[in-house]
Amino acid sequence: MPRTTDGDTTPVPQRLLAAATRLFAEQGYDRTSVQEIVEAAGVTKGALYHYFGSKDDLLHEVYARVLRLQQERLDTFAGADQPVGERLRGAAADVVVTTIENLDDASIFFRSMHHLSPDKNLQVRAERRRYHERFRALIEEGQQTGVFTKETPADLVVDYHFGSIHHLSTWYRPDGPLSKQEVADHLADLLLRALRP
Amino acid sequence: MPRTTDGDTTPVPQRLLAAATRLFAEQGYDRTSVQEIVEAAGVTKGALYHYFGSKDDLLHEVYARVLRLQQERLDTFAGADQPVGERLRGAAADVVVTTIENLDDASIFFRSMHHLSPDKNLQVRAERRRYHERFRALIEEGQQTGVFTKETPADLVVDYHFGSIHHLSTWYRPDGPLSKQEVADHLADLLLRALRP
DNA sequence: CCGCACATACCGACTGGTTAGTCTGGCGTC
DNA sequence: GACGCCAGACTAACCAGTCGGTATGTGCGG
Repeated sequence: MPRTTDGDTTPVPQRLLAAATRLFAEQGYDRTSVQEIVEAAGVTKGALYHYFGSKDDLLHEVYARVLRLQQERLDTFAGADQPVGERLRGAAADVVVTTIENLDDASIFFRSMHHLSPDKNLQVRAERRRYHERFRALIEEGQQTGVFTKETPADLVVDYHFGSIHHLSTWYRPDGPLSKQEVADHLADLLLRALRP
Repeated sequence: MPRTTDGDTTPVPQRLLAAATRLFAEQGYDRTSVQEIVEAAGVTKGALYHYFGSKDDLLHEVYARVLRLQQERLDTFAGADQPVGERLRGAAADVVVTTIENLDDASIFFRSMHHLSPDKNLQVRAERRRYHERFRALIEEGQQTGVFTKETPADLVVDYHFGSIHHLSTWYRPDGPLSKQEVADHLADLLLRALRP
């Protein structure tokens, strides 16, 4: 077994990732020094550069985790055996809930994209596009079957909805009047109402 | 007359602000050095620190300009002599157009807030809140007169709409298939349809 | 209408501090 | 004794902001 520092027995790479996620969300990528991260994780630079190639790598890992999670959940909802309206509502509400449950990840995602190295940025964008297209397909299906209005291009509707989701981290307060489920239902309602023919 | 550098006769402070805006939007606040800014503006550090107190000051100026402009335009639309539905549609579409016309400002706005010093951050937030409240008042007016549905809290509707606007800079491409006016009309439509009773 | 004092606008070398990433070495386990 | 795991001092680069200095313009007393 690798040496355990202090009482914390969770593996060092995960501790580093967790510390980095929190600090990046609180202060931003550039304002967070590698020194701060390793101190928060209770290790030293040697450990960090043993597991990760660079500070940039750490950021990329955060993105990869979020993307994997969201893609999986969307697949579940999109593939369900329900009318398209219900599938879209389910997916739209679920992405709100999981975003709120990982607000740190979300705020990093939308504030720090441009800090990724060009190739990693491209990779993330491609992954992201796949996600959007999946979501868009749901809307187009509804439009073609006449359940949703065709007045607005599906592309635009997707960007409209995800814009607001990306900004949840700016205004959602866990101690506010609305629970995450309530917010999710409201936002899904807004989307569905906007799509009514 | 103050010394003019090269052929550019626009005042130095404005040149600095323009250069800073572009660079902040392209690379982010932290990734942009003061040296880069002054080089892009064709002056030196002495000039920058003659007109601005700090790098932070420069960022604050960008915010102040945007806020002033948006507040003025909203006031115009909100105070028009029209039914509330038309006033809201006008305001909602206009903010999209002006945001697209100043995409650099917009991307700085939503990405670099946390780089402002705490007191300036507070100031900007307060100003921003006033703007949101103004917008919310329009929606509430429509809800009370029965033109809009009351199903979703007005607060949430405002955040929903502005979330998508803040993210225009991530997906809107001037060379894309839709003109800024078309995008604005579509987004205003989405909002109005979502508010239909 | 001259000349002196003062102000405004800017230059650019310099400083003190911070940072990402490297490297050597040592500890523990198989 | 080899190898994975990690410590921590070190380095080279960079950066915001400072400061003494210079050039141009402006007001005023004589």
